[in-house]
Amino acid sequence: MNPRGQTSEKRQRAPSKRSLATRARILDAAEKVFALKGFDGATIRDVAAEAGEAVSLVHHHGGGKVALFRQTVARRADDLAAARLAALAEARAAGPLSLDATLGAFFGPYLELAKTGPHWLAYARLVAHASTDPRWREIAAEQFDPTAEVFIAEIAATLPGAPRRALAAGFVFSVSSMLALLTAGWRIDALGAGESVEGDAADLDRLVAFCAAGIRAAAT
Amino acid sequence: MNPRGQTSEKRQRAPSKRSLATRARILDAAEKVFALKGFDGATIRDVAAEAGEAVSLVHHHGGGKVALFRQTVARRADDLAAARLAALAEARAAGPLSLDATLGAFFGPYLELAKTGPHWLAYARLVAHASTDPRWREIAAEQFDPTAEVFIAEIAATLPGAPRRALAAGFVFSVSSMLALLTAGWRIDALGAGESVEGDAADLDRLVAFCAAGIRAAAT
DNA sequence: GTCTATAATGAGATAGAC
DNA sequence: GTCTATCTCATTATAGAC
Repeated sequence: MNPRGQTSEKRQRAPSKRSLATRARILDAAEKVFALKGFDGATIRDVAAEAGEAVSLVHHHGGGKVALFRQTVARRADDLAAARLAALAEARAAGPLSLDATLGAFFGPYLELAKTGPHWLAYARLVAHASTDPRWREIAAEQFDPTAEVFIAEIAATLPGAPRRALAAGFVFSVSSMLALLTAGWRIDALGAGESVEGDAADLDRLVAFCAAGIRAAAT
Repeated sequence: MNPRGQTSEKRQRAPSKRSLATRARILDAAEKVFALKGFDGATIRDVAAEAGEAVSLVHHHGGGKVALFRQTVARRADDLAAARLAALAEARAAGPLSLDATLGAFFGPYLELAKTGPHWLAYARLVAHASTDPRWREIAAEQFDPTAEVFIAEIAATLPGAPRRALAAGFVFSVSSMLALLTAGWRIDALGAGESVEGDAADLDRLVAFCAAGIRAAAT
């Protein structure tokens, strides 16, 4: 494997500005289409149409459907990991790390980025899709586990004596809850019927409260 | 819509025993294949091969790919809802309902059934798939929301004064955590590395503890 | 109800001109 | 790098004999 699916690779020439712009448009389109239809439901033709480009051009830049999917996931994963680690460093500078602050550093960047545009919401759906499909275990582990390790270690420091596996379980539950908030918000709306929607901010606070209390309880 | 996709329908003749057996084998195969590959990744041919039947026979009994999927989800949903309500009634008979007992009545039947064979684990993956895909919102809501309403009402009774939307959010987080335990157990194993696997029972206890504490925290 | 055969469509991928 | 045209294959679905 490696038709452009991996992060580092030597390139013969510096790509032109136009090429880079086309490539970015194709990746944006792929993100949108993959998020909406999943890997199997999406077609190269869908991506091409969304990007306003020729089908063969998607192949040229994407290097095949599988490689295109990998690129799409990997592209934002780096930004996301960097934002999370920066938030963690910032929280640490503000004082001793509490569990809530640690979780806030993990969730916050994602939900902040989600507000900057529809890209990140689409990406959330994409990640949820990749997380449940055994086929993408490898790429999911590769892209997300290193950051997860850092945060779990941080959580472990605030809960001395807690079994590592309990913390891992609590962390996985927390991530799935975050993805649920982003991808299944409609279900919260439906089941919370009758009560006025209070906006995303309240739901985020609830998410942090839910996960922090949950992890503490699971750790004992 | 209604090429056999809905629950009740008049049939001209009573189907033969052989027909029923074939039909059951096809639905079992469909469950397995849909769970493994998702709706779009699965093919009618995969189902036919898994069932050991002709492709056209799958069409005959399934009524097309979409209708077959709907049947597959709906078939076990009824059993699952009944098992959950029975567990709830039993818990209520044993004394006043605590939050933990209520959640246990919701999670327990699922995880008990999952131990009876691979069917229910495949079904869990199927439900996770249907839950994240906007395309299956309708069927997911139809099959699972009525039971969800009952349990949320029960939870509300144990937490008087809590905002309904907070409970709905906590419930959705809890369901996603349960599905994560069933479909992403490998990730808990990976992130909990170094520590010996302690078995499913401990993870289930952690799930209940996690969700109960989480819901309490989110409700305030 | 069950099977064989086939229709009709859409998919991923590539060749080759510009 | 980009586009047009095309290859090759797998898919859903149906027709019709038994």
